Amino acid sequence: MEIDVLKLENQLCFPLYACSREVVKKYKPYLDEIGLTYTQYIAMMVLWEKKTVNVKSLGECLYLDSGTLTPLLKKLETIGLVTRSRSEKDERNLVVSITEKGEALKNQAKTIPERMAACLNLNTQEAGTLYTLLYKMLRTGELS
Amino acid sequence: MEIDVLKLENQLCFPLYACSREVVKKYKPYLDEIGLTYTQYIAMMVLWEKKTVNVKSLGECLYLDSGTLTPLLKKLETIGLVTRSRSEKDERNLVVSITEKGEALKNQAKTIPERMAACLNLNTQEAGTLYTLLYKMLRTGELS
DNA sequence: TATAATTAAATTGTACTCAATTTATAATGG
DNA sequence: CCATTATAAATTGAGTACAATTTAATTATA
Repeated sequence: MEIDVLKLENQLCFPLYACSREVVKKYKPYLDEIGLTYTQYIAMMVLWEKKTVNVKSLGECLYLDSGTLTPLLKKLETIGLVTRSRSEKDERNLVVSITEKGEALKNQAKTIPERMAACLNLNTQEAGTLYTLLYKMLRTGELS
Repeated sequence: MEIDVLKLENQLCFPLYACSREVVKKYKPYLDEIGLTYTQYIAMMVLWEKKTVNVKSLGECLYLDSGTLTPLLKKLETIGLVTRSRSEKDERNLVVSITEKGEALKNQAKTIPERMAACLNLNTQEAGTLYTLLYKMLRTGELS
């Protein structure tokens, strides 16, 4: 009796894919409070940390390309959270910088991680194991 | 010196989200061989197993709703892998059934899981741990 | 130094993803 | 039986994702 390698429950990728979407969905009520989508939120995280970043670097941080980031950053600019301008040193680079309003949003966002963690129902050790395994996959992915 | 809870590297959700997309991207060359997208592929997995399923059940299996599944199933019907028809017992239900061509595709797909696993660079034990943790998150998600 | 090659964003087109609404059908209670 | 309620898909609209191409600017090289 051979196991069916094409059964959904025998896949590792599927719970990864489903879990990722379910967790992003869980963020929605919290992110609605500050008017961001999940992708906009993680882009803001990079900007809260770095203040200024070009599209390429941001894409490397988030594993996203300009096709996703260009419209997203235009939206964040419209909302007033970032500014977008070409680098003077190299006009090919678009420099994204956080505004005061963008900085201020961090205060409203700071309770989100804790409230989200409370939803996940993994203990600290399990969360740590998951974190380590996911980053191992991500990093080895970069090699191939 | 307090840790910054809004730093990208301190999030658990982010590697989950990034990893999921990276793994789906890794499938692409294999799925191109059989002409499916990743979402179409996991929908076909359910059909390879169940032969027939309505949209609601399929959505529960895949954690997707009709907004995603309706156009996807129409596409699979166009390709000739499934048929779509209303249930005679309850016209609200749309019954999706696999065709012979859909069944035949399973033979071409059966080498994919093994080739994918070789890309992931997790050993059996790590993969098992990851699988267990992800399903734990998915299941507890259903409670809340 | 022209030209070729490279690089960074933007654009284009296809396909999800999901919240919210609409439409059609079925079940239920008065 | 009829109005209400519930359920299942489909539709709509906003926002990703990403491959592939295009545009513009820079760098490398013949």
